[in-house]
Amino acid sequence: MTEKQENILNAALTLFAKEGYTATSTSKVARQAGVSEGLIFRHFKNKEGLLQAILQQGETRIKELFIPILTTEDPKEAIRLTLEMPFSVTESEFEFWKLQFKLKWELEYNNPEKMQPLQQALTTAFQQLGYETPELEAEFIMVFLEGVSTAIIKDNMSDKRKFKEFLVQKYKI
Amino acid sequence: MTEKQENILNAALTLFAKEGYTATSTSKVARQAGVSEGLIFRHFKNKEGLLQAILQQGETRIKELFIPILTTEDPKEAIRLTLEMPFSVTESEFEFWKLQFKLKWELEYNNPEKMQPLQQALTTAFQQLGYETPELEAEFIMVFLEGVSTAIIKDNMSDKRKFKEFLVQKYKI
DNA sequence: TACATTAGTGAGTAATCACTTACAAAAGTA
DNA sequence: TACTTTTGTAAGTGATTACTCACTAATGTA
Repeated sequence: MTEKQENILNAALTLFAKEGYTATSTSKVARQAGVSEGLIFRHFKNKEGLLQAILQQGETRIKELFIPILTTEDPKEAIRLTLEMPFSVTESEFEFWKLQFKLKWELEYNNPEKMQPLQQALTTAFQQLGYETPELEAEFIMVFLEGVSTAIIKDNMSDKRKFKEFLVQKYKI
Repeated sequence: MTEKQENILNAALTLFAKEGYTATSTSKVARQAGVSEGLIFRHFKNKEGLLQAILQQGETRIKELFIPILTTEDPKEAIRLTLEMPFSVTESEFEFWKLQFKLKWELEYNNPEKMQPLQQALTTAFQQLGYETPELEAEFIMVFLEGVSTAIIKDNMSDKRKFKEFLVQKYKI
């Protein structure tokens, strides 16, 4: 991976996350990255290939985020870690997550199976805690997680710290 | 409003909701509506004007949806109606709601103040029911509502009926 | 009827789109 | 060093973009 190649990926991530995939032209990416437009196609074949390269980079990061939740033995910790996840998105990951949510709506790019392992872990957790309908409890959290993530990315939450505390209290975890 | 004008609005709503605003060209809208491309600009000035005309049509429908929630005296009913709202989106309203969610991510088109009256009504409802932190409870529902709506529009919910019953039971309403 | 306004069309426009090509510079390899 | 491969650029390509213009057809309105 050359320096210019990285510049292209960074510029594309920033622009795609800010303006959207369709609305961002390859010439704009090239200008922002400080390279010729042709270089994008040399390295990534086409615009779609550029997007895939960005997504593949992020795929790894997503899986790493899930590891502690999937490996913990304590069911309460699994639930707490899940609920806290959207609150612990770092500055550097922010653009990638925003892009992820944008693409879900911009392209018909639906892959809920990526979240399936997490939902399964939550189901098991609620089962261990003796809940009557653990599948529905897990689905409830997953659905709620979508809302929380959206609110955080769009900066629509009144007080993140307070809200997070409220959640922990609600689930007594 | 002439017939061709309505055809344009319908075609644009369908295409914007399916392919996105940026990805839909005015020539495509004209073809789908069965009119000349120039007519779009005659009636709506530009592409942006066409979008605004669609959104204004829907604005009225949104406000009507809120009326029963905002006017009921019973706090439990207010909460129940709110939670049931995304489940009762009709076939004809579906496209409009999908567009609404798409635009939230595609354009920097953020208007949470549209939902503010609803959140205020929920806060009052939880207050009347004696909850300790009614503001946070209301915000919880609003955040959750975002997740439910997304799941329904993207058809990511295992069993809508079961999930809805689960919600009603959870809030004892 | 005479005239003004509105509705509608078809063929344009310059700009931008994703992408290609021909070629040069740099880097790796023997 | 001699040669191949990779990296990079500048200047294109045809197609498509949002939008305009000159014009006709239809619809008021007096």
